[in-house]
Order: sequence, then structure tokens, then C-alpha cells
Amino acid sequence: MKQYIFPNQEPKSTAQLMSRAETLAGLTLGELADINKIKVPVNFKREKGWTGQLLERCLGATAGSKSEQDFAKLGIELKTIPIDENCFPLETTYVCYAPLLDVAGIEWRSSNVRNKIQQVLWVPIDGRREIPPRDRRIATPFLWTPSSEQDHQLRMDWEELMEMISLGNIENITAKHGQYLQIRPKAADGSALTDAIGKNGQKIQTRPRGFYLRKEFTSQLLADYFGL
DNA sequence: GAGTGATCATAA
DNA sequence: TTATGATCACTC
Repeated sequence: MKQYIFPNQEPKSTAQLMSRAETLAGLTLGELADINKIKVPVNFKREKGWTGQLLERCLGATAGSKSEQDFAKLGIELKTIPIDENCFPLETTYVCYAPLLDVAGIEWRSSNVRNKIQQVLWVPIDGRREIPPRDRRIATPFLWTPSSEQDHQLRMDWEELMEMISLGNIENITAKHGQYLQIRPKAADGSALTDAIGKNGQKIQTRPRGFYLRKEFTSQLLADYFGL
């Protein structure tokens, strides 16, 4: 039986990180969890972020909820993405919280969204619902940096959405806005509230929101990588 | 069935 | 409460 070593240490180089990631390809989540003596949930009704956290541990990401890339020294963000039999994404991809206050002067170039996804290590996983979590298989991880075209696609949506926020129209933003980047609620439940800019520039309370990459966006980079 | 809005676990 | 990791599940 092949031995896999998964140090809980931050990788020192991109090459080392990629080398670790490549050894994961072909493993099921169950196999990977067993190696690390971690229990696999029967479903993700409760532990929705389990897969991402498993991969973080296996690749040596710095744990925690810090607002920076998973591999800060390498400038690389880790994202697992569930795919179907055609390598098409099954879910949108959360990027970061949407700023709802003090948004004047924020530019795309220095935005949270752009910063977060400058370099992403995508770990596609067969996430078909009919496959139990422990049998879901990890596909080939790959490193991605937005092309100038992709950067532009996201910038257009981001600017439209941020303008609405700055003008006090957060309550009018729905997930239907944005062709590639959307804004949706992001909270423990509907009771969570945060400050935002209201219609007349006053402070209001609203549900916290997050930026998400639509499947139309992530499917492009998956197709590019897999040569589809 | 797809997609939007809602929700779950955890850390600090 | 904000932020990390996301998927669930109801409505259209």
C-alpha cells in the first residue's frame, strides 16, 4: 500500500504545495480522511465546509478565519469545487464578504475579491449528490490566475454591484445581478444583521452579504484546464 | 431542475 | 459579529 504523507506544515514553495496537491488526485475523501484519522460526515447537511477544511489540513494551510489567502506567503488561495461527471461546477464559489460600509474609494485593483483570487489552487472534487461524501473522488488540482479577460469579466460585475452598494441600494441587489460575480446573503441565519448604507446615505441594518463566483465563471476555467 | 436565498460549523 | 470553510433546500 502506498504511503501518503500529509504534514500539517505550511508549504515553503509553490512547487512544494503543488507537489502535495498532486498526490491527492484520485483519492476519495474517505481515503484522505482515514489517513488523517478524521471522521467523514454521512452528508453535508451540517458540516458544509468539511471538505475545504480537510484539504486545508492536508496541504498545510494556515488554519483560522483570517482575511487573507490560505497560503499567505505564496499568495495562493485554496478552493475546493464540487463538479459533476462533465467537470461542470455543481455550486457557486464563495469569495469573500461584501463591504457594505465605507465603500467610497474602494477600487477593483485593491478589492477583496481581486486580491483573494489572484492565484487560486482549485481542487475539483466529484461532488455528485448521489455519491456519499466518503466515496467522492478528488480530481486533478491546478493553479489558476485570472486571465485579463476573466479579470475584466469580474471587474464589470464588481463595479456595478459596488456602485449599487455605495448609492444605498444594497436592499435592491439580488443574486440575479452580475453575469459572473454575484452577491448573496452570507450568514448563520436570517437574523444576522450588519451595518450598511441606506437610501439617503444613512446607516441601516441589513443581512451580511458575500461575493460568489457563478458557475458560468468557474466552468470556464475548469474547461480551460481540462481541455474541454 | 436550476438558481436564489437560507443555513450550518468553527474560530477569534 | 466577522470571517473562514461551503452546501442545503425552497421557490420559481
